[in-house]
Amino acid sequence: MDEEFKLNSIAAADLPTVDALTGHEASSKQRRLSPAQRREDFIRKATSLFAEEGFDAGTRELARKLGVTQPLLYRYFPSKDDLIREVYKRVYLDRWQPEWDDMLGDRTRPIRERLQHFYDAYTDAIFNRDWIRIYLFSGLKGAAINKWYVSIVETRILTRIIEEYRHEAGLPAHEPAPAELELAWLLHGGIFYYGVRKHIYDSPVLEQKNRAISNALDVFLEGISSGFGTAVKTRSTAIRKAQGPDGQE
Amino acid sequence: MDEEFKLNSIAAADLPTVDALTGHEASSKQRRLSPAQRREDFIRKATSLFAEEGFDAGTRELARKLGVTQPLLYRYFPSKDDLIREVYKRVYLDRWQPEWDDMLGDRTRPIRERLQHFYDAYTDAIFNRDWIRIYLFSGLKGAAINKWYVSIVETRILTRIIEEYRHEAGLPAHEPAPAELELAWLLHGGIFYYGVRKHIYDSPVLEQKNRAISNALDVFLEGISSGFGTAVKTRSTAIRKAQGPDGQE
DNA sequence: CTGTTAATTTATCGGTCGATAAATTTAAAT
DNA sequence: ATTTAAATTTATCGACCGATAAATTAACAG
Repeated sequence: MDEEFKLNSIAAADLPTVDALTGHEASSKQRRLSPAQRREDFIRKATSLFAEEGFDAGTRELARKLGVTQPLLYRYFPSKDDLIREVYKRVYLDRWQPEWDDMLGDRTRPIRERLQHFYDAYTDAIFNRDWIRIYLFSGLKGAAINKWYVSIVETRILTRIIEEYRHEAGLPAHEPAPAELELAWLLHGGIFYYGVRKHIYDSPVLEQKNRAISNALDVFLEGISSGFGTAVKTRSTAIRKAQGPDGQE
Repeated sequence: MDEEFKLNSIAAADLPTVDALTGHEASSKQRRLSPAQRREDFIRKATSLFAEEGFDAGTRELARKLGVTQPLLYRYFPSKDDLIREVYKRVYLDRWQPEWDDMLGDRTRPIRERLQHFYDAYTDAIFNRDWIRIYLFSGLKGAAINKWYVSIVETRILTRIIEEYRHEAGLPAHEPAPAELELAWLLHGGIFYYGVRKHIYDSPVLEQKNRAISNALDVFLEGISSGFGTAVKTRSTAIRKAQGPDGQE
């Protein structure tokens, strides 16, 4: 529970290459692999297997996909749960690109351009079957790393978007109000749902992802421009002063 | 695969009451129930169990929650899959309220009011742990009814929203363009994700759901008003004429 | 070529799964 | 009170699960 997570910094760089650690060419007919390479294969195949069938998928099926026997898994991972944790790290931590942070904060470019650039890159990284399915499966399992990631999205992406928007619009800087965060979630969730529809529901989506993002940004930026400093802000502050009588649930 | 689904019309009304079909008061210490009541209990408990643990949850645990033994399940359902199908129907079909169709199309009221009314009611119905989790679990399983439901959302809600918006804005009526549908999905998905964050990720959300919806509608309606007939439409038709060179994936 | 180390396999354990058959018990009808 | 029908339980099957121990075999060092 009190685990700590750390976003990819150089993690992806020090992954062992087939050649690097085995010392010989990666002939496809090797019967035995270096421990590092075998471990890597386990994690990779486990990611795609768990993505397809959920974390209840069997260790025997995983071994079969690797062309090895099931007990071999336990030479590399103490338990199936440990393997799952490694898959989590690979999916959640290693795919985060450090440059994303800079992209949103680069004030030499207009915010519209920054947002488009960021969401193009971000969705390039996470809009694939494996990532989205692992993300949802782990979310449904209540995995700690999932909740952690949601908080990262909020602080590293959504809060940043609000800050940058407020700066560009000439509004005073301050901690994002809950209602502002909620609007940023509306954009982010709406974009994310594009990936869910495409990769989970196998539903037809607007073919060009960048067009969908572009239109989403147009609507969002235009929409908040006529209400961010007035309707939303005054509402949210009014809400904080007196919990509205129309609350529910 | 070629199953047919039908949204709730009177389905919920003819559910047997304890008193109605057993013929005696629902004393809590009954050892045997009428078949209809026992079957109902199985479906209800299965819904909450599968919602929590996924469809891999055991039939023995389900029976234990009902205070009966596991083989009894098979007197009421030929297989576990049949039970799951009943749960699907209960979640997907019975919770749909026929009046939702009217709400969106009631042109005596302004569209802003209709949308708020609809999404307040719609999210009242589906924003609960059981519904959202069953929805996501079945989606990840690739259940046919999930894909069917997505298409229903598109035709009964999103297409309607676009039609009504175009009418209110004095725009000519026509089949929604893919880019228009995508924008409607942005709104819908963004609102839906509020429920996911609250009920799946257990993440803090803006307390007042209706405020979140209201702000979302403000941004959406304001945002599309300055681009629906121009940017989006010309873009989408331009796209159809010549597949843009900047497409990807 | 021989010996040593470790990657991999074989064999197996206890537990749980969905499902079936047969015995039992409850409740209503006569 | 006795009979009858059906709701429920007991017992069990074969398959699969995660995990462990011991035997095997491939790869490398000398």
